[in-house]
Amino acid sequence: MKKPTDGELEILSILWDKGPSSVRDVHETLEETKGSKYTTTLKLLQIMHEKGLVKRDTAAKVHIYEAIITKDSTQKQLINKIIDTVFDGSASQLVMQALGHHKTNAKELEAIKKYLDNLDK
Amino acid sequence: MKKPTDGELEILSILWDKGPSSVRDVHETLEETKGSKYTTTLKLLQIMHEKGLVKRDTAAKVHIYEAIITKDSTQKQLINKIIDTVFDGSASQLVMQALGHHKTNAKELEAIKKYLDNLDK
DNA sequence: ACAAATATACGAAACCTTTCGTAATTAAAT
DNA sequence: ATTTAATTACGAAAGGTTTCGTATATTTGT
Repeated sequence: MKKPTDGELEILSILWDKGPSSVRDVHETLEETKGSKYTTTLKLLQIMHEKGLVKRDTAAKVHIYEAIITKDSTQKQLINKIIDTVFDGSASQLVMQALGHHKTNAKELEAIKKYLDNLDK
Repeated sequence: MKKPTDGELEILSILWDKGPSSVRDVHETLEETKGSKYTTTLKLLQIMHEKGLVKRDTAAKVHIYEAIITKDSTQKQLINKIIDTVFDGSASQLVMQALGHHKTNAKELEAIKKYLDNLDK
């Protein structure tokens, strides 16, 4: 499966967050951050539909779009890609880079440690 | 700074690994994995030079290219991007996803734990 | 019933990335 | 010197993404 484009990712992100949404719903979120026009959002969603990234319900006049590919699988896909290309295939290198840079609070660190301990067993 | 394209990333990866290299050097590595033609690699390097991603030494007939942007900063850039778009801004979510999926061996896990412990202090 | 507002469909332009063929240049070999 | 080989320069095509204007259809309000 090919990696979604940046534009598609932005829309998927909104759909994962808000669940099934109309074009207008998606657009209003997108407008704030990007200032793009309504028909641009519409077109993007239509193309994503053609590609099988989203499904849509056309029963009513206002079509409702919903993500088909999951957030989880997309996360994995993107992570694997960058691990392969810029982290020499090493997940731990990526982990350390992520923790070193992004400020991670104590609570989050604890969660990660707990997670690591459970992985051992 | 705009994110390097996939093709550019492949080349940067080679340059980071091998250091300053001729077009032929880069191409021979690329050829194995992609089967692309020599002039394609050349053109890509020329474009990357225009963009300021690499510098080149044209003193000799054979030009030598070298990465300008660092592996570290590129790693950070890519990680931040996907943390923002598909991990709700949470680095720890990314970490867990990375560890859960990619098979990480015991040695790597130990390294991560040690790293985490040092972060605390 | 009509006008206004809202929605989708669609085509095309603008832009970017990638690919590669051809020409021009330079170096090496004979 | 001349030919052969290797290199760079360059243009253009192919393919993909993103943008948006216009046309068409549908709904809502009066």
